Amino acid sequence: MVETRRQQIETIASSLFREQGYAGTSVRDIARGLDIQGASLYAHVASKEDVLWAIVRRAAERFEAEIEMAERATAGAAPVERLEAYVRGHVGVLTENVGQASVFIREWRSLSPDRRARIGARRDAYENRWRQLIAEGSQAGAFAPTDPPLAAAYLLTALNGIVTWYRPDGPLSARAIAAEFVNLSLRSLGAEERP
Amino acid sequence: MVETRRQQIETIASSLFREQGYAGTSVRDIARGLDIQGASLYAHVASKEDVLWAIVRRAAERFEAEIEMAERATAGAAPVERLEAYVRGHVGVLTENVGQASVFIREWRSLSPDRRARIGARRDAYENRWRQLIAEGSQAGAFAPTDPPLAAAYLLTALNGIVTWYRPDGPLSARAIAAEFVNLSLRSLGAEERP
DNA sequence: CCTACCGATCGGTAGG
DNA sequence: CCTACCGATCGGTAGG
Repeated sequence: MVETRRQQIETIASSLFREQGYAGTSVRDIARGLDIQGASLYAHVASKEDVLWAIVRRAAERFEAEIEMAERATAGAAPVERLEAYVRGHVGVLTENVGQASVFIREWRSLSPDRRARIGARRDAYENRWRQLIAEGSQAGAFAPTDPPLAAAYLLTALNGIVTWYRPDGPLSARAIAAEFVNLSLRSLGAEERP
Repeated sequence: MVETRRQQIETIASSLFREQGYAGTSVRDIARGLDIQGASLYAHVASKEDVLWAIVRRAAERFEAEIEMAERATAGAAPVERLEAYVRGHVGVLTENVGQASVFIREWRSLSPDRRARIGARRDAYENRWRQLIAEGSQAGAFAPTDPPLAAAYLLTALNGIVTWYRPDGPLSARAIAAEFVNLSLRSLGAEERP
């Protein structure tokens, strides 16, 4: 697959931001990864923050698309199955593009106030869907009684931790990780093991 | 309690590093919090990194002391009780000094290579104790069968997530958070609810 | 703890 | 995409 220059920039910036943070990465660091001069980067992007913004937006879109798919695929199903779909989708987004996902999770605070607010609202909406599902499952008796906001925070950060250690060429496949994390997630909510 | 100037520096730096990251915080930012000139900070510290190093070391000591206490308090007890002590200790360190704990968890990568390696070894040793306990509990049948390294990573990042949203003056007390997170943790490992 | 200052690097622009 | 350059800020030092 041919990557446009713009895509290359975002890919390299993602991994640099993941490793060194946004503030710890200079425009020249990014340019070096493309074998061009620092100032030449501005032929392709308007600012350093625009690169961060593009990465964060793309990641947000992927999380949202994935949870929409999970919703549609398990509409009317039992809470346990719906949660499994949520977890698989979330872990899938995490592992398919760790750099991008990691930046979304950890570096969105570096955005300008208005952009930070906009992405914050989308993050809240996403997390609310998890709270909602947990609340429903809890009320239906499929999950143990729990505080939905707290349980959602617990669950999502547990999953998000994957970005701190996951490597695509590591010993554990994304499938194996997803399988184990589905079990851990279901148990966390007191759901019975799947058959 | 009277804080020495040095302690004030670490306290202010902790909260700034937590909010803006180490790279995103300047020496002048820290000095401003003390109402002194940027250069005057160097009457108290050798370098910016020394401040980070001091914070990280102190946090590491607290986590280590707390798990030692948990070990002693529950020596010979059932895995469920031991895990509960681990979780309470960990959450206690997190909430008692969120700034310091947050910097320990999220900013240790900004240390120089040798210091990063040293703190990395201590983090590994700490995580190993969790793995060990999970493995023992799993073998004894007190916990559901699981991959101890993966389960430990899941659990610890779930707990660590607390530093991203906890505020001492927030609506949830540290006690209440600890209680709920103990439940979530025990359930995550498939332990039966405590009576 | 201050003033005065240092070289290096930062994000970014002008003009090709 | 390059060269040449900008003002601002960075971590840090000298000398009081």
